[in-house]
Amino acid sequence: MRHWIIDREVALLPSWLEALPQAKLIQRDVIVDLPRGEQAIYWCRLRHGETVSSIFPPIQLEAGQFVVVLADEPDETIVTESLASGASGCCNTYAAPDVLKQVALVVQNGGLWIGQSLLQRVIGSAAAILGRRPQDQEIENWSSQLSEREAQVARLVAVGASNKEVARQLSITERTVKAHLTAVFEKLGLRDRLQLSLRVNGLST
Amino acid sequence: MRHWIIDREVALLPSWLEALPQAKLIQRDVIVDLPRGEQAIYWCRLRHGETVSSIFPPIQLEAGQFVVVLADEPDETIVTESLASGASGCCNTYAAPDVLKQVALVVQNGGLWIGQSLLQRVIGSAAAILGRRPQDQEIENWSSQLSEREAQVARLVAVGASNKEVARQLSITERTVKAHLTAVFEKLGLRDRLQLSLRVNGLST
DNA sequence: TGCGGGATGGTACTTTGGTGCAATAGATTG
DNA sequence: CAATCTATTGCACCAAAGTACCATCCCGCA
Repeated sequence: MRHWIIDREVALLPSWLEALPQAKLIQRDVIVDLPRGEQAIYWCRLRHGETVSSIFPPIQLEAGQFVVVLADEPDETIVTESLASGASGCCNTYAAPDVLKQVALVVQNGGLWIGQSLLQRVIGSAAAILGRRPQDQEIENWSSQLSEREAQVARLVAVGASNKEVARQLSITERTVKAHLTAVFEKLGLRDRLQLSLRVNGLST
Repeated sequence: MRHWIIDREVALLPSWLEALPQAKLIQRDVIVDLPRGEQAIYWCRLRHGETVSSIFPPIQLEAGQFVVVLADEPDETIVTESLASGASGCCNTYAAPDVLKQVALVVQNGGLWIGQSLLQRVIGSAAAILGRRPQDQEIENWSSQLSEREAQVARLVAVGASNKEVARQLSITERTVKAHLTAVFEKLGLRDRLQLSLRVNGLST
């Protein structure tokens, strides 16, 4: 999976380099075409005042190619615009390296990444229709009981990563991943990674 | 897990008996209280013209006790009413035994059961907001590629059931469950049961 | 009537997931 | 400072998941 960072100016943030060491920069204003022929994620930076449509015209992506919008000031409008344009996700430009790694993993597996807080607002209406308690307790709840590291592991497992993959992502041993998972299962009263996934994704109590 | 069927008349359907052989009947018009002290699912039948609120006043349920509405003529209103009243699900009175078994499994694990087609309508607006292709291709797609038996296994696995549990539910060997799963993974291009769960639950491509 | 696919399952095997016990190290806190 | 918590990892072990190969039975269809 190759990573391209597309920015109006030549300015790679340290967090990007840490998360995606092998990423290459494409410096341009408006995207007219993209490198082809291989699996890739195109990280498109959206600076203050820029709109998705202004820098990101409709482009045909090949299978295994995905676009993620890095917004300096993310909001609901940008999220919906991004998705409508065919992007696989939208997150904060200044997100931590670990978050960016998670985004990459989710996206390259065909998922959508919208970010917890943004997602809450976007699907708020659906939650209301379903008559469920608000997302604040529902979705956030699980992570509040965990340490930061445990939550990171839980998130990765929840989107389908194997222990080996989680270990590589977080630069730790597979044994450590297992240790964290055991702690997570214990704290949340779960049986295995599948139930964890359902819990994290809001599909069970 | 004990099963109580609550109906205005004394008329157990054959499909109920097949799905829940040990179920007991409670014959009454309006529910005023429920047997206490053990884990149970209360299946409340809603006949033509009856509304949820008319037979199902607000009742405090204990932990491990769940209510499922069996609607003769299910629609969106009944679904939302049921959930608002604290029920864990709503399905067709005349659903097949296998479906009822699945409902029981989902519900007793703390899940909500709403049924594919009803769920589609209820969360339709959210899908629109998210700018995704309609649920018809998105969610149904996976099952269309599978045989009926394979789809049953997939559904149970997707809500967190182990191979052993699936085997018991469908009255087959654990070995056969594995055989079906291998076929499912092959047909859908998946790696393991977690990815299957994400696929079935519409959380990945 | 033979062929293919689905459902079922037996034996055996490899891989992955998860636990128990124990150790080290840093950070925090009373 | 001692106690506690978190992160990290090793080693051993067991259980669950998944695969490979094969067999039987049934059913629809050319």
